[in-house]
Amino acid sequence: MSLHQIITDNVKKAIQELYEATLESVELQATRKEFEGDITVVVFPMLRVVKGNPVQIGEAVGKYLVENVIEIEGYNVVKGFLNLVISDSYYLNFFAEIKGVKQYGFVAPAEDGKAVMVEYSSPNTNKPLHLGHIRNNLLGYAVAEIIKASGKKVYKTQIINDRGIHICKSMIAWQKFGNGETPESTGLKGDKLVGNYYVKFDKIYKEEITKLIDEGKTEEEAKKEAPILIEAQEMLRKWEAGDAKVVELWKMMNGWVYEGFDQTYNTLGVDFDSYYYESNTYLLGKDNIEEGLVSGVFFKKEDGSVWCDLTDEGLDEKLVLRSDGTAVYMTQDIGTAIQRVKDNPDVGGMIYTVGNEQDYHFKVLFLILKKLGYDWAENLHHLSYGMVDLPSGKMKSREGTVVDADDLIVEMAKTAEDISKDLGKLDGYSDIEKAEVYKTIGLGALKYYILKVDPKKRILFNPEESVDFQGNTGPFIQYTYARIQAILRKADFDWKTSAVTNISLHGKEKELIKQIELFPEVIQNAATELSPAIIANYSYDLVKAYNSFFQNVSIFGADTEEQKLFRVQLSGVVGDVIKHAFELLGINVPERM
RNA sequence: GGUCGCGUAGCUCAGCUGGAUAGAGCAUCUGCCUUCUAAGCAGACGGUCACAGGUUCGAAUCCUGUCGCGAUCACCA
Repeated sequence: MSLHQIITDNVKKAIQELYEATLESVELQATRKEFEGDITVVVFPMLRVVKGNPVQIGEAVGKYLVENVIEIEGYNVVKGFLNLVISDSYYLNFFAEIKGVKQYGFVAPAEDGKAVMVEYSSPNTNKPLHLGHIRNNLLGYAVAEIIKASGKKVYKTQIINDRGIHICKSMIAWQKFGNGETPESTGLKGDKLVGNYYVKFDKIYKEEITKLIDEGKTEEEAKKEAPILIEAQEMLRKWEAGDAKVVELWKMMNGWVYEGFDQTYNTLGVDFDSYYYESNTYLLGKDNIEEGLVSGVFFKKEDGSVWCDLTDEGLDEKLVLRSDGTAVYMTQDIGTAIQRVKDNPDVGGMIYTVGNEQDYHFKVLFLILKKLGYDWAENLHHLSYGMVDLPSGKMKSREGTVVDADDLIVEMAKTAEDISKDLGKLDGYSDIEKAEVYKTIGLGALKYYILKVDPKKRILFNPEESVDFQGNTGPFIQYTYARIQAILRKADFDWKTSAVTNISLHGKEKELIKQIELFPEVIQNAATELSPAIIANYSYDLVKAYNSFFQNVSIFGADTEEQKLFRVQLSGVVGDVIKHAFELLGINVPERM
């Protein structure tokens, strides 16, 4: 039984016995540093059922707890706050229990439990991944890992936008101006090569518009009549008709892009269990619309278009099928969701990692799926996140103001290298080993910088400031882990199995154990909130507590051998927790840095 | 205009289902490297929690309104 549970139960018992009143719940919080004690019971809420002075009630309950609960050693009352002092033996016992646990705080997934499908990344195949995708990927991956750790089976998936006019744009530009260039012939990553032709298209398109306007067309006419756009549209028609040549070109160029994406995913450290391609799913959903019409969820207008009436929910009517019978975005998403559950019947819920500009779309999608009566529709979540802005403003791929994902990762590793060299760390390591550590640190900095912020808030990404390695940053936490590994290397015994029987605890040690105790709860919390930021900020707090311990308490020069052993063990457990917390964020920890 | 989100120190961010004097980092200033990694530690300075009401023993947190910023309201995806 957890300490919180013990205290809660006994406070209820105390109130029952002392005042013959029944408490619904007991409010507990960590005792603030300036007061003596470990856990604080807030007396104020009890006044609803017990009449009297909060200080006197606190005194009475405190006295009862010390007499009846062995874990509680002492108490004091300040205003309406009952501060409890917890015995060292409680912490020692707790510590002894967890120090050998392999993945402390993680819950193994139940065999018969329902799975959660997490979708993230969802790129277009006409351009490389950029900073916005990085936030998406990091969030999606981390949330998937956190949910896994909280005891659910998870499928990671992505839907790839591999068709449509924007794809044809880069295709037509390559066909006209590419001279047969390939990733091999240019040495470029496939996604970069294709992206260049997307930019090329836009350049030509703009030139043609200007020319047409000079010839007397209006801007609107010019935008519609530009020859290269006409050609792209023609190509899309051919693609939809299954034209062999176009399809072949499409397959080849998309193949290049996938190779490029795989590389980026690999360096970023994210993975997927399944892939959905829009070229396969874009016709899905029409049958479901038909069924919805029959069951009365949708209705048909005179022109033949199909709608869903959401005015009861405070929204408006939403189109789900065009008058010509073709699908819209919503149609596809309805069909894809249903298809996914068919493919994986154990899926009991889904999480969509998509930017907050689509909040409305997902609100509607989820409502419609609920109306269609699917039980899993009750567990749909839009993991909505804010945009990533640059100091120069919004990122625009066509204007070249994007921060490329690959470039950014390289840049971060380079910065890690410069700083490490200045500090003279890693002397005596081989160049390959050093490069590995620089990459780990650079990526750690980037990932932590993005994940520590509440997903729904927008991030202002300042490339210079982001490369900070002090304070609340990934490298700071990695550094603490690396230092702990040095301690464990120096201690020449098996810290996990050695037993400590009875010592008295230093204040800093107690602080640390209390921090460690929170970890399982933090994971559960992060899973329900879908917020890796909770794990990130917890890691930081833990490391702060450890560093304070580290500089104020001598580890190898402890007074007794038992104390020395205990302090090494404590360091080891802190290291484990840091490692596990960072695993959930997709951040690696170096053995040395 | 309707809807949704955000607004906390000069800057970047925490703040759990309401609780004690609102917390960190960066920046500025003071100390601490002859013992385990100073990418660190200890401290100082810095706040009208956008504004105004309300709910109550108690509000940064919940409710209402106002202002500011952003997103969204296509037979686009």
